[in-house]
Amino acid sequence: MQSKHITLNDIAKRLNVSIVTISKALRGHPDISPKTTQLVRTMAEQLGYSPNFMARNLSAKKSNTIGVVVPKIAHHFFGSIIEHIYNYAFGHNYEIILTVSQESELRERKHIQTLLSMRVDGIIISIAQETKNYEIFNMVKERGVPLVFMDRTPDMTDVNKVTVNDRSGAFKVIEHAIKLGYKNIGHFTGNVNINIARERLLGFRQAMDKHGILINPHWIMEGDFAEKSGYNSFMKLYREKNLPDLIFAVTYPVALGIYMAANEVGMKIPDDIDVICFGNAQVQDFLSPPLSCVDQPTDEIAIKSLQVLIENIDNKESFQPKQLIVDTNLILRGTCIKFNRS
Amino acid sequence: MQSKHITLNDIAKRLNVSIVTISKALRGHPDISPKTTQLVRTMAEQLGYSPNFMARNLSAKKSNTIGVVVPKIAHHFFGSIIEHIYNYAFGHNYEIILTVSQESELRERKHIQTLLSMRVDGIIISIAQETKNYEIFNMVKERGVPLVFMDRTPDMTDVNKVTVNDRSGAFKVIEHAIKLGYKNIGHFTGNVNINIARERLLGFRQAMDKHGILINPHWIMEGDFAEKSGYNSFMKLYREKNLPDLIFAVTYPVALGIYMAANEVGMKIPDDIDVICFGNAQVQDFLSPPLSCVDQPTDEIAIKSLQVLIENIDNKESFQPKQLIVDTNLILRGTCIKFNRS
DNA sequence: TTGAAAGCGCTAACAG
DNA sequence: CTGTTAGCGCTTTCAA
Repeated sequence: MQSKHITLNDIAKRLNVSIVTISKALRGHPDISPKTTQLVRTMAEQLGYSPNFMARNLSAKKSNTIGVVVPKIAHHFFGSIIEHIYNYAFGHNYEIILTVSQESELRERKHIQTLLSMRVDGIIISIAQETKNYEIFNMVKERGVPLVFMDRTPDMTDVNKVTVNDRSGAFKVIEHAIKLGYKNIGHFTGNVNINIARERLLGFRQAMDKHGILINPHWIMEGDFAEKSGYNSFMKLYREKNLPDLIFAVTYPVALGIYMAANEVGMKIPDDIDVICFGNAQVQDFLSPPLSCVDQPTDEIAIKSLQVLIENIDNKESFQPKQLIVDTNLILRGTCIKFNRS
Repeated sequence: MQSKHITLNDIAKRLNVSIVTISKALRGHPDISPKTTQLVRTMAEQLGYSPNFMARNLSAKKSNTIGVVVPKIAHHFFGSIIEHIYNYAFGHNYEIILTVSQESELRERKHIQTLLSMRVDGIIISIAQETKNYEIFNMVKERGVPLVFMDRTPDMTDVNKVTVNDRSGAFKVIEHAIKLGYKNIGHFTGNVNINIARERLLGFRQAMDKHGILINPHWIMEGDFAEKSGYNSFMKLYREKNLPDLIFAVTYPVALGIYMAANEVGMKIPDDIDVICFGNAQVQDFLSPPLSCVDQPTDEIAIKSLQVLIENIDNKESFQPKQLIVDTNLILRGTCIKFNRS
């Protein structure tokens, strides 16, 4: 059985009018009389007509489609952002083509190629951990396809960026901890190839410096953004009998890894070791103890990214690249709320 | 600045050959001499040619694109499934167009329309809680577009379905609990409009019946699949001072709601009240106590759905609808592992 | 081995 | 108000 899609022509024949009339009527063009329009519409409805997107876009030169590239999807942060993107786009008559790089530079590049092939009107991307080569992004720019970098951005100027104020977020946490009385603070950072890791580390340093606390370099553990990284870093320090009083984790999964490790070696959070992290997820409320964190407003990130992109799309000639920064807030739950060490 | 995409024509002009030659060369058609092919390819590369997907599909009548409709995305179960779908599709040269219904029947219908408009080669769908009207699905069938229902399926015959063995999964949990010594078992079910809720309830009943335990109808709480539902149901029973010893939650979020409520009223899990749920999420390991559950293999669900769909696409004439059922396994962690009531 | 012609389904420009 | 013509970028005959 071949797929049998109804075309304008099918409707036209039934009604004994031209294809153009149908096309116009369906799009509510003022050329067509209300009566004809009505007639056409009911017939289209009856036949179950669905416009051929490919054909339409081929002639219209606009796809009303936005491409999105994210590194991961089954993670609260991105999952939530994506959900907001879909919602906003839906309300603004854009379709979303979502692609997932799985943190691979190669896939990322392929996906961008695909999106260009699909002639999306614009692209929102959060780059993979691996990504070091920015050539492809320049290529997109040269093609004249508007691009917005979201959260994870490359070191490029003259591009649209929507980022979280990672530095000040990290600064806020650490300053809060210091005021509580913490001095021995460690930081499990991520892949420093990525701006967010660098920025959070910087915020950490600044807060420590400001309050004249020396940073113990052994407590700055490099890793990535996943559970395992937190687990491993913790275990390493534990084996060396060299744990700080408080660990600031670069992401929520890293903090989970710490929970797991601490649990395994029988250390109690927050009494034996305290933890706080960057990144919020609903489930943190249900951990024991509930995990405090720096909240990144995913809705704002999503919506701002889309707004900038659409603005850029609607206004290609005169548009100037924008760099937006959204603020974080500290959410205190059951960790990092009291300094209770001897 | 207009988007300036390179076309076959651009390459043709540079090389002083016809468009057709370019088209064939790029696709490795045997018509073209290796020399020309090579020439064309390097030029295409150099110019940064990216084939116009719309144009290609318009003539080719196949889009190599699969549409997916899910109710939610920022939830572990669907997030994980989607990730697997993307991975598998990527390896099989299909693009995925993902849409999210947000549990709304209206959106679901609109998304399906859009996917049809995009002339996707096939659709995988997990229906929304609300969805009662199946007309649209028949429409898809009539259009000759292969369709696979995944996990949340409608009551239709002669369609492709890939589901979890919800009934046996629920049965397994309850039987396990009974063997532990539990008798006072409640079930927080979901929207019974949805097959998975009905099936899990059925499994629950069957296990109870088999072991001759009377079911207390007050302990069967209807709700939906979200945190709040679990919270509310718990609170209701708590206020009535009518809690069972063990609650079997229809989903993992519902169980989270129970955790929250129990916490709030100062009841300890698993000692004062025990919980187990359907659905696994990595984070359950980190709860206190770690939440036991029935694991649904998301990878298998995703891959099987895609396999059935692709088979159906490749084989429209002779294809017979398939109903696949994947099995669950019980994962025991810190709940429902011991009966400790007086 | 190459290319000319026709057409996929639709829209935009122009004419009647 | 309605229709004719041309073309979007590509692929598929079919002829040279």
